[in-house]
Formats: sequence, structure tokens, C-alpha cells
Amino acid sequence: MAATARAMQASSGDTLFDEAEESGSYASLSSGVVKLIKTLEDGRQQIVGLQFAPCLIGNLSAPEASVTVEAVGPVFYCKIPREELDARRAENPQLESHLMGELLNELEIARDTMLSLGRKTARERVASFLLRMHEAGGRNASFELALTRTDMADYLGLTLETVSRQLSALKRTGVVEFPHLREVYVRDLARLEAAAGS
Amino acid sequence: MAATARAMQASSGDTLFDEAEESGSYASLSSGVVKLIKTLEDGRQQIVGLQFAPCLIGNLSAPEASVTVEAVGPVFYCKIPREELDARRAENPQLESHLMGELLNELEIARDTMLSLGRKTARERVASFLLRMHEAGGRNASFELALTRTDMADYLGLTLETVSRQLSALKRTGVVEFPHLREVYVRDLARLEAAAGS
DNA sequence: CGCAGGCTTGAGTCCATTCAAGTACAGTGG
DNA sequence: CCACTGTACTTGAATGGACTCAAGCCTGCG
Repeated sequence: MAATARAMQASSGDTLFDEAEESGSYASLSSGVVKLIKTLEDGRQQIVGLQFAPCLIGNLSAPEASVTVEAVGPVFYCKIPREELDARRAENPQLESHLMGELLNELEIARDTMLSLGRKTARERVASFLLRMHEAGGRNASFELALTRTDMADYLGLTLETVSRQLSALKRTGVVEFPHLREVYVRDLARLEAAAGS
Repeated sequence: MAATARAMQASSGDTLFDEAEESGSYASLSSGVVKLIKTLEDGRQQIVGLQFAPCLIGNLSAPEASVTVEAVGPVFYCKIPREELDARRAENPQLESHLMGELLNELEIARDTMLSLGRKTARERVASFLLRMHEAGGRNASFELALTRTDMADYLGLTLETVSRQLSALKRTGVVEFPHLREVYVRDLARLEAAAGS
């Protein structure tokens, strides 16, 4: 992309940006998935966003990140110096409005997640999550989960045991199958949607 | 402000925009508070945002609102036709970047709320909320709550009984006082912060 | 083949919810 | 001025869903 961009890679669990720490660059994710994490002093943590390639990572308004960004599985990305992208944003309204669109989309997802976290049961949260991954995977009956059970728990505001139990229950009742632990096969989409509770 | 803007007012509980419904205008909030609500089919609802005057209300990317917007107490605002504001945005990069800043701020708040909803206890959520209102009110020891217990519950992902119990507990232990139900007096800020758990 | 990390399952506990009274308070009309 | 009414709020008792703690099981990999 940019002349000064630097190609990088990271493996699962590596930190790309640290909460409240300054960073001189953005990152353009070219392949893989990253999670955005917020942590309480005592270690409890919540995944407040997932980003899939291709996308831009980094706080558009300040050099300090407001979340920790970690790779989920292997990740390829390019570092882009702040000054460079900021200069382009200033002179290119089309880029700015594209970024605005992405931002609005993230806000919308964040608010849906707030509804989930605040008002849905464990069953509904897990089912909604499967449904979203199903849609992200082109509505194919079988798809791959990027996240471990622990990450799902941190994303859904549950414990990993609860996530596991809910997945088992969905499997037991014939709604989905798990050919390979991280692979999901949707057997009864209507019932999965019903379980997600909208 | 704009030549074509129309001054309006609404009372507590009135709906300014309806979820998934098209609207030909934005609203510029000149006084009062509004809540952004998402609702599940069975009626459970979650407040996914609060907006305080002065601010702009409305979906910047599409004419359909993604949330229901309701007045919290009496509210004064101006309707601004979509085309008008959109035209200004296109020709005025400074306005656009101001809006971008507001949006980033909302996203940040949404993510903090996700951490609250997903990982904090009832006590911590209620204490954090009081703390945020305390800060919004200029860190004055006593301040007014804009929300009813029911609204607080919908914002914090709790029931109104739980909110009430937590407030009573904070009062009983001498952390805060409630001279007039909606009025809060912070008696021990350090302990309130401790109860908020960061 | 054995280890380690990820996952499942079980038993018991606890925090928030539900259901149910009962209290405070503002507004209204007699 | 005071009873009346409705809304907001508080408090109690019992329930239940998700959590904690604790084994044990897969499975990929060295």
C-alpha cells in the first residue's frame, strides 16, 4: 500500500497494540482475525470487538489505543505510520468517509452486543454468536469458528464452562453438529434462529 | 442554526426516532437527555446509549435508525432535513471530522459499557454509573440523576429491584446519600471508586 | 506413545431474578 | 387543606441460571 508501510506477521495470542499505550502507527490487517480486549484490574476481561481482514486497526482520534489488540490465530498486517495515514485522511475526503462508514458499522455491532450482554440468556448469546459466524461465513451450512471456547466466553460475557454446556445442549438437541470442535455444521437453521431470540 | 431547521419539543417518554424506521431528518438536541434503546421481540430492552445536549442525533450512514430514541425528561431539539446536513458534511471537512470525533467517543463509551455488562457485578455496575454521572456533573459532590430506577436497570442490564437494592446498600454503608430520590450526594468518593472496580 | 492445551461434564453454591407486599411522593379534585 | 390516585421506589422471600471448583476426556503434536 503505502511506500513507508512495513509488512509484519503475528501468531495467535500476540499483542499488536496495548491498552492505554501510545503507538506511532496504525495497522492494516491483510489476513487473519484480531480481538479487541478490555481488562479490569483484577484480570477479568471482555472482548469488545472482533476485526476480520481486510481492515484498519488503530485509534483514529488519538495515538493511545483504548483497547488491547491481540491476534486470533496467525495474522499478517502492515504497519502504517500515523503521520502518513493522517495526512492522507486530511487530503482525501473519500478515504475519510469510508473510515466513517466502518466506524458506524462497528458502533452498530457494539450496540447489538450490548443488547446481548445486558439482556440475553447464555443460550441466546451462544446461538446468536453461531448465527453471526454463520452469516459471516457466507451462510454456508458448515463453517469454521475462529475463536476458542475461552475467547467465546470472553466475547459473550460468560465462562468457558457455560459456553461449552450451551454448545453441547445445541448439539444434543440436534440444532448443530461439531465435526471437528472448531467446525460447525448447522443442522436446523430455523431452530438456531429461534434459540438466538432475535 | 440552519434556515430549514424546525424547533420542536418532547416530554419524557416521547419517541423521537423509531428503530428500523426511515426518517427524513436528523435532530439537533438543544436541551435535555435522550436514551437510545434496543428491544428484543419479547419486550426485553437495553439502553445502548445516552445522549446529552448539545449533540446531533440520527444515523449518519443511512436514513433508517438502528435504535429507538426516546426523551428522558423534557427535551428541546431542532429537526434538520437529511439533505441539508448531508450537503454541509460534504462541503465542510471540519464538520465531518467533528462528527467523526463524536462517533469515536460514542464507540469508546459503548465498549466500556460492554465491559460493564459482560464482566462487572451489579454492585460494580451501579457504582460505576453513579461515578460517571458524578463526573458528568462536574465532579460536584451532589448531582441529579436523569434516569429513573427502571431506566438505570435497562442501562445497566439489571432489574429495577437489583438497582434499588444496590443503591440502598451504598447508602446503608455511608458511601452516598439520597436527599431527594433522584439527587445523589457523594459522601465517600474513594469508596465509591473502589466499589466501581475501575 | 505421552504430554499439554483445549474442551466437556458434574456437583454444589451464590448472585441476581422473580414474585409479592408495602412505602413515599407528586399531582388532582373535592 | 386533605383525601385519592397513580407512579416510582423499597424491601422481603424464594427460585433459578450461571458460576466455581473439580475431574476427566479428547486431540494434535513432538
